[in-house]
Amino acid sequence: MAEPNRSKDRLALSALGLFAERGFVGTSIRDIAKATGLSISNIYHHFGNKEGLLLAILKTASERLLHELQEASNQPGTPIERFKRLVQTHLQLSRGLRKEAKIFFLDEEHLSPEGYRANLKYQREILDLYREHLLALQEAGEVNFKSPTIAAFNILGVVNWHLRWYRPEGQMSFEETSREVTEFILHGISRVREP
Amino acid sequence: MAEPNRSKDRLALSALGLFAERGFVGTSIRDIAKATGLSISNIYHHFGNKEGLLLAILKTASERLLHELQEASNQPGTPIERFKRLVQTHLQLSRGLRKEAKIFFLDEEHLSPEGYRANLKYQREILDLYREHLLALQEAGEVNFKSPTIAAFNILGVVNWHLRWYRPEGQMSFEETSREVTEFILHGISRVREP
DNA sequence: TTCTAGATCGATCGATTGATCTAGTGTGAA
DNA sequence: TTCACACTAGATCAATCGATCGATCTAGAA
Repeated sequence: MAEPNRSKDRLALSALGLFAERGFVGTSIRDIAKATGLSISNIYHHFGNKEGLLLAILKTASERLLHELQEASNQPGTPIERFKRLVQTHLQLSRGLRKEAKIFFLDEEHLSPEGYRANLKYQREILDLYREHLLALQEAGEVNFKSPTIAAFNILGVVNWHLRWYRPEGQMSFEETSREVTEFILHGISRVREP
Repeated sequence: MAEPNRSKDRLALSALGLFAERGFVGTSIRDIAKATGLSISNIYHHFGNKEGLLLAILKTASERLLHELQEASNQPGTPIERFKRLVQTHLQLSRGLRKEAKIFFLDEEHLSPEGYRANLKYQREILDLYREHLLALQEAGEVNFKSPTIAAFNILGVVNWHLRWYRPEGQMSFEETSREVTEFILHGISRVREP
């Protein structure tokens, strides 16, 4: 084996692009095979079945996202500084994981029960990371929200929605939108002081 | 014709449930026909093709949502009162349009170019409604955001995400989560006054 | 050199897909 | 009564689906 896992990686990469573009159900295994120049059989050999290919993609992306978010937010600083770093890193990473995120949110209903559970687990880990930070902020006082869970959902909504509407080819730069989105979130969880 | 549009409505209703559950591509016209007890031909007679059925569902729901949001937010009050009413009505309506909203966001990539454009138009109308209110708030002063457009996207992210994570069978009541979500949004756009 | 495991191939399977065609119904206007 | 038309059913179409098959190739162990 001169190039270990070469075919496997090529298949996963092609599938990522096609799934993101046409959806899981909208992409056939023949499309994927044709895009790589390989035969259909390779998909079954390397991933078991079509869903195995999807799950492999989601697993890789999810683990990378969670790991990098943990690393970025675990650096020293005040709770608010660490939280801000978490949000900004999340926005930044999502930008690079556009396709993976699209698959993540769009194709979950086409998964088997086991696949769905695995997918849900990844989402819950991100949610829990936010909850921990929000709990720390709550204990430090000066926050608006009552429920860290709802606040975490709200933040994920804003961050993930940014992934949906932001277009690099548009007028606004990523830095500009990222700053504005972060501000919105920080104000969203902060107590407004009456003058 | 004893029951005008009876079959048409039944088809649309069955399709709504199936599309929301299994997705557009994951639902066959045979599934829809079987669910209504009618034959496949009815779908083609009433809606032209499978996509026509989907577009009819989206059109009805979108027009109703936009109309009710405009009505609710056009009632008298201060800019902030009217905006708050907009958000709360949106949350309330989304609750009743769960299935339609799911289809709306999940199946847009399976549409033809014309269908995609129509879908995009509906989304833009909602966005513009928010932008108008945010612009009024900006002119009235005391807001945090620089860009009403980004602020509108952020709000839509939070509202639409609520649709995704809220489960009626869960511990938190709709009123509870709705209040918390509205608070988050109002703080998100408000200027924080330094003490 | 022989044996084995993994990788890859092309052919093919039965099932299902969206769509079309033909052949009727029933109803209301002329 | 006749005619036109909206509506419906059922058979059928070509295309495509995910999956599996046996065969072949290659690299390294024994």
